[in-house]
Amino acid sequence: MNAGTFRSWQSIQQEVLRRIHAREWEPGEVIPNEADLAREFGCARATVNRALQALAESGLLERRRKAGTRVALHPVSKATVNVPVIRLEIEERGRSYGYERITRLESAPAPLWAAAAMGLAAGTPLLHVAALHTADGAPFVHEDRWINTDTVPGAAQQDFRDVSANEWLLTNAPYTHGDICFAAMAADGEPALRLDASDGAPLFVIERTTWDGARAITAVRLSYAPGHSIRTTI
Amino acid sequence: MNAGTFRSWQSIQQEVLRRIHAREWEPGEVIPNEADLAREFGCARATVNRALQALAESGLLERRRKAGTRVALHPVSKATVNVPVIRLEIEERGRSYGYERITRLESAPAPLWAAAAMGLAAGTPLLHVAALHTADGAPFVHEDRWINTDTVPGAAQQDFRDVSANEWLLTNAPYTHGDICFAAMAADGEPALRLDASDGAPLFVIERTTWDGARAITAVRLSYAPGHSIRTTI
DNA sequence: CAGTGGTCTAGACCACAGG
DNA sequence: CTGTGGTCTAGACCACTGG
Repeated sequence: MNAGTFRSWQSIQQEVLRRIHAREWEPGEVIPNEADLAREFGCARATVNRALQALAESGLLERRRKAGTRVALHPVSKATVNVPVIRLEIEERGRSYGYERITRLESAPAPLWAAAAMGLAAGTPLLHVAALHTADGAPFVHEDRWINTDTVPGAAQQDFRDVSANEWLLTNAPYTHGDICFAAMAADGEPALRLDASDGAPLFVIERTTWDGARAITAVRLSYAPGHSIRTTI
Repeated sequence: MNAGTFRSWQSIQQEVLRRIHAREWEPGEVIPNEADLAREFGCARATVNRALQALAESGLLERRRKAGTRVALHPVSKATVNVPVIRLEIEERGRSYGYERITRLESAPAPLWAAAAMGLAAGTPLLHVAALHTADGAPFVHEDRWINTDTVPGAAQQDFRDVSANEWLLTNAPYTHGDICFAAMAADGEPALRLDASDGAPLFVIERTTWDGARAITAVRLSYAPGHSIRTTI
């Protein structure tokens, strides 16, 4: 009866969503297999497959060979947080971007958090760059960065005075994978000073480490100005 | 020459990654079109398409009809944060889960943040539930939840004494979409008390609103115990 | 063992947007 | 207008895993 009504994988996805939401297919229940759905919808199995794979990726369906496809009992919402270059993050909000390098040390002993994140011994000498990114002149985020020049020799030639390490590394040191950590920390020391935050004020902090295979490229702690939040949809 | 070497879309994805990483295809550069790559790799175009679409979704490639596929100049790292049911979040860490309902009010005026998130007037009467989730007996996260019983009538019958609103709603009030916000806030009032956090301590906070179409289901503020962080990979 | 999803193929048509 | 990606199809084989 539905034959011909659902032609694109998106429309099939919509219909599946409708059935889940209308409780025609209940949480935990096995839904018909791909071949049956394809027949019902009057389309090829590959089209159904595309729709169901997308829903499985979003966590709403769970699929296993032979066991079939079931509606997830506890749909894990997967929030995708975009972490762009800071300059673009600011410009996309229609604010004017500013950058100021604070310090650059050719070789400084890595602090515990950076060393641990990069899998190095604490105190390993690394290239260190501290900088402040501003939006409409106001402090936006403080960048505390540690770079492994063994992995990225080119970084030693950069002074990061005009182009931030954030931006330079992203286009010049492609990474294979990375770790990222979101946390809340009390404002303290130089970041607090630069961000005009009173000592102990809660700051939103992102720590990120990127790798080229098994070799760490860089570790960075981004301390955002008070009140900053990250929004997305699920 | 490569014909026959790359047969699965994953292996093609790997090869494309290798070329990007090895700078054979530089940032901003247009790469060969799908038909050419399919010929080079000795596979069907659909297989190449699958590999390139996956890479585009991850932000490493940018694709436009007619314009072709290019290596992203500023690869936006997309971190996917899984937000599971709190009970599972704790149990997956191998810790024992505990739950305690603190208060339940049939009808309380919505605070500003909740009302704004749900698109209602401040002070709109809503069902309010406050609860504490514990891990190995220690406070883990404080749940401050506001439920729109117009949208979810069934919630009015629940006392949320044994099953948390978090869990009950996820399986009983499927949502079409939601907003989520990560922030850092100073510990204050009841959450601070329940979490054994000193006043003003930085807390990691997640605010989430879920919708059934245009109707708000619930808004929740999750205040995590001091030191909590969210980790993922990119 | 057999049913289910995962994937590949060869070919086709279409939608979009660059030139 | 034309090249490029986006998608659909019908059929096939395979990989995994539940029973």
